[in-house]
Amino acid sequence: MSVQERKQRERANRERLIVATARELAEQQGWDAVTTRRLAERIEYSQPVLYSHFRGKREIIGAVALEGAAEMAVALRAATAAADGPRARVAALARAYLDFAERNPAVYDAMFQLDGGLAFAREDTPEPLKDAFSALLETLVEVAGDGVHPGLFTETFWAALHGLATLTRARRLPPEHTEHRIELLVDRLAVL
Amino acid sequence: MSVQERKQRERANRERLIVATARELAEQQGWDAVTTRRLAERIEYSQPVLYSHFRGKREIIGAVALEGAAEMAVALRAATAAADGPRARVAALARAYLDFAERNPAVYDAMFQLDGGLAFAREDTPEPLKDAFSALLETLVEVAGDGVHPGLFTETFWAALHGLATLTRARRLPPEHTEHRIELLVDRLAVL
DNA sequence: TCCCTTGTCTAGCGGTGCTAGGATCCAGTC
DNA sequence: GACTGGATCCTAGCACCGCTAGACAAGGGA
Repeated sequence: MSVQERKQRERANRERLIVATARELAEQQGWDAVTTRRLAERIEYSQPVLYSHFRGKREIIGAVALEGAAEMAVALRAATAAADGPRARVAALARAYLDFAERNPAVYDAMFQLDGGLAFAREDTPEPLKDAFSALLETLVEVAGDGVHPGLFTETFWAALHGLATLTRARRLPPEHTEHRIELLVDRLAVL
Repeated sequence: MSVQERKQRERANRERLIVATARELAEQQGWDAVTTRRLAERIEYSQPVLYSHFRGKREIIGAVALEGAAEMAVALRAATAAADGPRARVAALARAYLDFAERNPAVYDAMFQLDGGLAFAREDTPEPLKDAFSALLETLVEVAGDGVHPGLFTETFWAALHGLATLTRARRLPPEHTEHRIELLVDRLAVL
């Protein structure tokens, strides 16, 4: 029995290594550089080993996305907990969100741009994704305004943040006035 | 001279054919299906011919993006021209934008998600891109509110629309309440 | 000690973007 | 009208991609 357990442990470790290495490589050189060959080389195993853990590259991206969602939820809650008053909380939330996207572009892409084979906004949505959405909702529910469905408000606010994050990083928006755009968004969208 | 002119004309025609075919193929089967081999086959030329018109696949995407930007500008102006009053104009603008994104997903991707090698928000930004932004600005300038820079307001509003468009299509947002989200965005962001 | 499962690797398939180099065609010249 | 040189296009191939079949070795259980 102990032998089996050890093997399982080692397998789980290797799986974590794969995900961590894929993430690292993606952050360093972009997801295009995350090829199965390079990834295999970095973890010092042959290519087919990857396929004994994941169905394919898509699932690896999905695993990175889940890891990122959990981290984002923590980051958002930490930021809002340190702020006083609804206005400050929403602003802190927005900044924390965009900060996360900027600091972890590859993880952010895995979560919201790439196909990681994950189901969103459904019954069978993985827990970390639901929880990240909850982290947004918890703060936004108090500024949604009367008669506005909190979930719908959260979706809309989130979409606005997502637009800022992606357009800025794709160089469609100049990076200079990000802070002003955040202020505008918070002041207009949130009912205080 | 006439022979040269005819050749130039034929060359220009072929270039248009390449762009149109790439766009068609992308809308039918997604950009992943737009390979240089398939594209070459469809235009009934060999692969290298593509490279005598464009530096590579990236430039073809860029060409599709420019074509799309011009069409979007027309669509946005047509929608706002038919609406009475600032509120109706902004709502029509938002709907027209999202409608364009939904009807032309591949073109939309070429414009705002993929790398088409185009420069945005700069001096040397191609005219169609500047003009599409102008089409947004023309309507939004009247609802930016006092003391708010119209360009900055347009960028923020655009980002919100972009977020809705991309998250909905990437199945991160359920498609049901799109109209409600638009209403919310217009009512809150625009100063009437 | 032998067997058989489990785990891993080598090698290879069909695909990708892109390009070197040779063949062909045709306008302009004698 | 024959010749020639340049423009034009294609065949073939490079290095890479995601993914997998099948050979092989290692090691626990009988």
